[in-house]
Amino acid sequence: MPAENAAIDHGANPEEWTDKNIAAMKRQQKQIGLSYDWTREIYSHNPNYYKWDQWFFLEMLEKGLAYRRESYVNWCPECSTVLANEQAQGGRCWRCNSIVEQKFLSQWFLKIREYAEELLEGLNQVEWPEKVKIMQRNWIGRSEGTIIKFPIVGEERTIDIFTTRPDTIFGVTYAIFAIEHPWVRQWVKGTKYEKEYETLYDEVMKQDKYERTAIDVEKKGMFIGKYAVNPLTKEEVPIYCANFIIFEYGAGAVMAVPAHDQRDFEFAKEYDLPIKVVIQPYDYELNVEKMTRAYESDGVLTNSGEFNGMGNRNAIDAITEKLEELGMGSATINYKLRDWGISRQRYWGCPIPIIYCKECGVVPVPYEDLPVHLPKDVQFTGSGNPLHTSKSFVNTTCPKCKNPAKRETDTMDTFIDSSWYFFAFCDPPSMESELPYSKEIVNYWGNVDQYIGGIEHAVMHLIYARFFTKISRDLGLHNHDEPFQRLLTQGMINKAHPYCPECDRFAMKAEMYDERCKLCNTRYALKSVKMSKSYGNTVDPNQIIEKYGADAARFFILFGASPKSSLEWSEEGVGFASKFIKNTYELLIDPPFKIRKEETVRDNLIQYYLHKSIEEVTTSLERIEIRDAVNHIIQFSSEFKKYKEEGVNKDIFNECKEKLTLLIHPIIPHLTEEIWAQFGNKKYASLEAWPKLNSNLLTKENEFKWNLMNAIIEDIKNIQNLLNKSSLDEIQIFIASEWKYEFYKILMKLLKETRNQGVIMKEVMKKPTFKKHGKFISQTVNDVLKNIGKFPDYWLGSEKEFEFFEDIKSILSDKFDAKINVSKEDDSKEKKASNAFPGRPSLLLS
RNA sequence: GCAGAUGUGCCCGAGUGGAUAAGGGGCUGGUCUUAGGAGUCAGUGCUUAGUGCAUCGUCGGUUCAAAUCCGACCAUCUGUACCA
Repeated sequence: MPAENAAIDHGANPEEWTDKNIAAMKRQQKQIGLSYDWTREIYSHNPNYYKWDQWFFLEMLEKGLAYRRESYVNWCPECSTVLANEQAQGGRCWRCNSIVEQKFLSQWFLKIREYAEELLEGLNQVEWPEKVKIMQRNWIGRSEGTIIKFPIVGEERTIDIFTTRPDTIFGVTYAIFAIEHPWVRQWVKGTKYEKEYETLYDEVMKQDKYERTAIDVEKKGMFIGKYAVNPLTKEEVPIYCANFIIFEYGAGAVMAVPAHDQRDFEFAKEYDLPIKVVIQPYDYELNVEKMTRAYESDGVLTNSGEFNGMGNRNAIDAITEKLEELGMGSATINYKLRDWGISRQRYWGCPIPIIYCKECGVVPVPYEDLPVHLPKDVQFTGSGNPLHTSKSFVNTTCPKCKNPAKRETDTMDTFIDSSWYFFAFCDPPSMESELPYSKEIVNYWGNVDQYIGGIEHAVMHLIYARFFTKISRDLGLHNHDEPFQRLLTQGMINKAHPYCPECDRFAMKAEMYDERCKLCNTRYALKSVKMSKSYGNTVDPNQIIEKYGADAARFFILFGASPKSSLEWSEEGVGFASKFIKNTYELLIDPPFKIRKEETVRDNLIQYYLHKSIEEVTTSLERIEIRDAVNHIIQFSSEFKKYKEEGVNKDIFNECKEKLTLLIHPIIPHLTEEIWAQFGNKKYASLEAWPKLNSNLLTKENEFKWNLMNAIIEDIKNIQNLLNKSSLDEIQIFIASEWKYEFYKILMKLLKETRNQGVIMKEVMKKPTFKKHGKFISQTVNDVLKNIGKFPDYWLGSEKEFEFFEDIKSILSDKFDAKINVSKEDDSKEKKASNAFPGRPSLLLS
């Protein structure tokens, strides 16, 4: 539709417009380094593709899965054109501001309902987010109920109403038809009700479809002079029509039980209709006069003839059986899912291969005449379907009787194109072949292992594609039951956009730079809304690519994006992307100042952190948590930089820089290829194996040491800050006394058995050497119990902790430019020293 | 209306029972520089020799312990069948 709008608005040729946009997007995707296999590129507007849309349609027509019936569309009387829902925001036409009406047109439908049960069942075979499965289940909306036939007084036919509450059938006091139900118009024609009906009809047809069913919208209806017969009581009940019944749901009519349905109750009060209680609650008695709302819960049947005294749950089955005996109803399953209307009164799409002949009626185009080409000689006037303006297209001959005939001018919903494209990618379609794609190839590649799409597709596209997969399987095209095995629904990208609070609508693309709403002249406010072509609030990454380069744009998008959650677009931080890339280049290419031969604890630690980062980046990428992966890379880069400045061991430094290069390669591919070549590699980085994880390095000891070093640095910084000292002379580190380690060990062991402070104290104090430390111990036990998780169940011994600090002495002294003195608590007379604890030495700064 | 989701510091955002609420941006300051930029170090709720307190939309509950679990409410976003 954007292509067609461009044609109407700027006289562009939709085909050129589309090709131009594809070319631009393709260039951009290549620039940013997306690795698509372009040999498999397909275009849905290429006749070799849409030929197969038409083929699918004919196959479905043959199998009775495609049919034609009347359905309504949004209609602008001024432009005499069909409007999409989004072009009819607030019930007004987006071009001319006229009030949008509902108009009935004969349209083509696909029987997706035939597959409702399988579509429901198939959800158990796929690994999809639970929320999407829930949305699809609700969309399909399976409900078990009963069809009840209500004869119409004075007519042969019956209205077959679906209800989940046949137990309330004795309480039916009227019936309601959808106002647009074709029978209603027939009935009122030429009667005293006709005028009132037409007025109401016009009014309702201007209401939004879902606005009509909203609970707080005024319920409007009228008696239409007809009666229906309750098949069990033989009572005649009046038939009303009303705005809150929708023709397309169920039979387009309902039986009304005001005593036990809130909506029916309100309507009955409004129009003064009788209310009949047929279910009595277990613990009190309903009184019709005093009821202020419907009783919708369970109870015992009353006023229900032979079913009196029965619990209403059991009565559901009993009454259904009775109706079956009488031939007046049956148990059934109803789905909210509606058949898929595929007709679009637009030019830019795939023509529906149908010919209308005066003699032969509706005639499908023979397979050998496919494709029906979309003609080029059309005019875009903005009024009606442009296809009508192509005489060469519309006028044809009937394939059966060869007399002049007319072509169907509706085109197909573009969701058809996207319902099988994933199979077309496996084997790109061609004009010559017998079938849309080869079974062997699609069976080999399919189904799609991992599908990624916006959450806005959760129901429509993702159900249509599943439906098509089942259809094409049944046509013998492949063996897959489901198109997409795993699904990731990315969040929407939202952006603030002009919004008129008065009309409750967003500015369309053409008005987005206006200050005031063109309908009511209210000043636009800003409100967040998803990015979309029709609003024109999309972002063109070109500007970013041009200013910062393709790698920076890619990095920025990947770091900013958290695929599963939605995102408010902002370009803040794009500068960081380019800075980071520049710094990374220097980090990897510039040689270190100081190279050591010997291997120190510092080298071990950075190696530990490297492998920990490999692990984290790898798992994050596997889970498609790209932002987390980038984050871990940034964190490692920053640690690696510190390491490099402190002086390095050559081998370990080289390991780090090579593995880091490969880790960022997917994020900034172009630059890392350059770096990789500068390292002297002959092979592309993209062809290298992913860095291997050495899990032997990921020990608890290494983790503990890594954290300990960082904690000590943090602590020293904190204290230095508090002291407000710009420089330090000496840092004294005191390691806790031997007995504290022993105590900690006992305490941790006890904690696994009990959390009772008394018991713990008693146990601990059994050791005589602890007696003199009683106060410290009882305080510590209290602390630990208050916050158990704060204390690790891993610790070094007193000696090892001492050695560790001796080892990192030089790092600390370089970092703080101070003398470092490591000693044991027992060997010091400083008061501070006694604060030392296993894993947390005390510090004295001067 | 119905259905699905979300709400974390100035901003983006990680975090589903215990670790200082990760990381980044922005802002402020130090340092380097003739200057700017870039780099770098630090600060960015209150308090404080490394502690303690407060805080994760709001209110209430469960728990030794809650951003995390439960309940209610509020706000925002998406879909609602012709935008794709």
